Amino acid sequence: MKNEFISKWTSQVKKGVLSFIVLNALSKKELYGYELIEVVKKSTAIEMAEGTLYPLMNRLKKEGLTSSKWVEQPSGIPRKYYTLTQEGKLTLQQMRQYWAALELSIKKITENEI
Amino acid sequence: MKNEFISKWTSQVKKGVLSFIVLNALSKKELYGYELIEVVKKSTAIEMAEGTLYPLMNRLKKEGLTSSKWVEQPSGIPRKYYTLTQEGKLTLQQMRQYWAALELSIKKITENEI
DNA sequence: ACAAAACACCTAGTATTACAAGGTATTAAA
DNA sequence: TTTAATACCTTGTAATACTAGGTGTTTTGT
Repeated sequence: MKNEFISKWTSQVKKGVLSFIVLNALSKKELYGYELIEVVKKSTAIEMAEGTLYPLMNRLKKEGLTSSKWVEQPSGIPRKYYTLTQEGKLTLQQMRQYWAALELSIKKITENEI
Repeated sequence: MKNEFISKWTSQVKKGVLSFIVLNALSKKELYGYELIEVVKKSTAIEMAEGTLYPLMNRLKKEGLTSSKWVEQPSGIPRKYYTLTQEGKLTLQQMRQYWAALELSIKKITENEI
């Protein structure tokens, strides 16, 4: 199988979607980076590479949508936990509105035919 | 208003989504470029710039998902009509499957909280 | 005891694509 | 007669997912 076009396409679809997914995940509880990848993989069947996540988390923080704190572990490497800021929550609400409209649009244009 | 982050985000979300929308539109009937912009604007409330559409149509054709033909007009500039190829139809079906899964994933991760 | 896998963070470089801002040319409306 | 609408196009820029690397610790398997 493995349609070359499709795999490029799914990668493009993820642009933007991943930040939406991450913010949604963080709206439920604070998470650290590595954990986020696991959560996304398990609850959405979407693969997110580490090389995607960490730069993304830096952007979200720089934009003021999240804040982070280091948490030492009794054993092992310290974890960097992320939380939604107030601005992050507001932005997430706007994103959800846009997404709902987009879903509807695509539902409409998808119906019938092929 | 005008959240800077949101407008950048919506632009990113469109990457990939626009090709999906265009292929869906073409699955109903053949259309020419300028018409596609109108159709998308009217039926989905999604803005697509000309500078986005024409390069996109070239990519889709190069990938073998569409074919095109020039149609002279009784008056005015000739129109370039696009049609889905067989491969285009197959690819579109795969895209629809992926999209359905994505919708579900996001629905799941969106539910509750903020 | 030792190797491999899993955990947990990170960066640099590449490919892709939406968009802004331009361009050409024709026809209809003001 | 000048503006808007129709219809095609291109160039350059910004943003982001991914590949492929890197560091170091802890747990699991043999």
